[in-house]
Amino acid sequence: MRPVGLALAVVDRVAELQPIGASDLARHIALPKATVHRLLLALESYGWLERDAGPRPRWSLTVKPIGIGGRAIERKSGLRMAALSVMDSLRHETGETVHLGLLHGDKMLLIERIDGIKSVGIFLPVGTSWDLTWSSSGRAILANLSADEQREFLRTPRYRRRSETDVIPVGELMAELALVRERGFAISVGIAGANSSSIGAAIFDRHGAPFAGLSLSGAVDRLREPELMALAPLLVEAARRISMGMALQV
Amino acid sequence: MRPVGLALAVVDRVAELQPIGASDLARHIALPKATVHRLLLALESYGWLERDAGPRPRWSLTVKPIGIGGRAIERKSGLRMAALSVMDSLRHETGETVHLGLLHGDKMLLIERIDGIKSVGIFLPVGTSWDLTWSSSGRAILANLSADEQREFLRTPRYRRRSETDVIPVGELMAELALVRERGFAISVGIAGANSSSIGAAIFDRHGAPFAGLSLSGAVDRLREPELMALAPLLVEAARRISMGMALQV
DNA sequence: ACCATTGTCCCGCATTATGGGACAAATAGA
DNA sequence: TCTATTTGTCCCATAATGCGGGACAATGGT
Repeated sequence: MRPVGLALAVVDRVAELQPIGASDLARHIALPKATVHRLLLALESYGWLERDAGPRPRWSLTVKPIGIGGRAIERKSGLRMAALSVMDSLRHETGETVHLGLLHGDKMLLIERIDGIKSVGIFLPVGTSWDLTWSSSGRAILANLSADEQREFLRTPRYRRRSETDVIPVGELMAELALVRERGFAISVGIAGANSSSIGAAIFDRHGAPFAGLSLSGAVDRLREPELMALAPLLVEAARRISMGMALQV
Repeated sequence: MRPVGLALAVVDRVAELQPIGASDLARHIALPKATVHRLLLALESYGWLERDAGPRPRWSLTVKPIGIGGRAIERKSGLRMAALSVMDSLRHETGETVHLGLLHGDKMLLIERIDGIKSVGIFLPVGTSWDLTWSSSGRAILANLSADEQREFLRTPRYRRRSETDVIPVGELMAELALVRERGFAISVGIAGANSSSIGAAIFDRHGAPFAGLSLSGAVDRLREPELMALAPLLVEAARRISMGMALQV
């Protein structure tokens, strides 16, 4: 099934680099130009890719993967359904924006967002993903992994970055994670340069493994540590209710 | 590139029917069991599909397409970026939920949602798609297509359904579309049995062709025709601003 | 005006997908 | 409980198809 693998690799890279030309793309995935070209034409004929008109076409994704991704979320494990009403209550109780993310390999994937009453100014698009340590809910998941899994993650410096260049020492991160685990939530004040703060908690499957995260986010000048701490009980309770709802399903 | 086409067909159908067994799936896409089985294994190895453990595995999508779809939206035509701030203003002015949809073939695809201050209770997931006539923004697009394109759509009864069974007579729909075009917006009170009402307007590319739609939605007991009419100027102005923003790009 | 780069296509070779069929295991039915 | 049906998995000979080097013209940067 080699062509399938190559085609999917092309889709993946085009998603990342679009709009991109054929030769450039061929260089990125280290394949002969002719092969990439053939794959692009095939993917176009199946409605997954499109190119702008012109002598040097640039390729982009069509909306097809969006629809497919949407359906994937919908039927996936029932998490979204189980979480929605809880998320809505939470946003009404707190006025802040609620995010629901899914653990996906070594990333956190944003599945659903319910906007707060109070404005934040930034709206993360569903489908965004980022490193686990970057978000409060990601660190809440990290803190609740088994010791082995945790060590596995922390081994690579990639997963210990606070920003592009700033790597967190293992000891410091371990200490924070221990605290997070004990409290049941993680906080971020003014994360990653953006002017938003957040507090996150993990959601567990029926075997007790963390697989998703729930977070509350708001403008950093409104939410400093004391305010975040005050929100914690509501958030933790909401995450617990979602975990319970998931456990009841099939 | 036959295997690629088959693999994508499998992904598409699995998204629709998940969780589904191999034999069942083979019947749906009219392919030999052996072929489908091989494709499933391949797609699993590339991380696009997964199966639950057990003697009769059921296949589902992984979150991979979600991430890809998300990136597709992000870089796609800049629509989302151009629309966000306008959508945010709109929700603060009106308190209602704002939806941004993209015309995709004969469907409307939900790209972004900003939740209103007032509760609706239902949250359409990004990635949902539906027939053009079902949503107010879809009908706003329909109304602004060229006469030829419009005739093309209305020829098939599929696109004239108010519900599963209720088909709108061509004359009636044409009359409504003419009115929508003149006013610049379409309204739906209590659409499709759900308890929400909405008002929608079209967004145009720089050639003047409608390619996306903006809508305001709220609970039907709060938004009847008079209230919707009162919201119209704000919505139409917002859609116009997004169209202008798009025209300035590139 | 030059020249490196790009998009596109061709074609002989060899790799690879194909799908009927066989089998065991699991479910549905009685 | 026993039987009939369906399901998941695998094998294999045959035919089909993807492969990628290379050639060419069009393009655009300098």
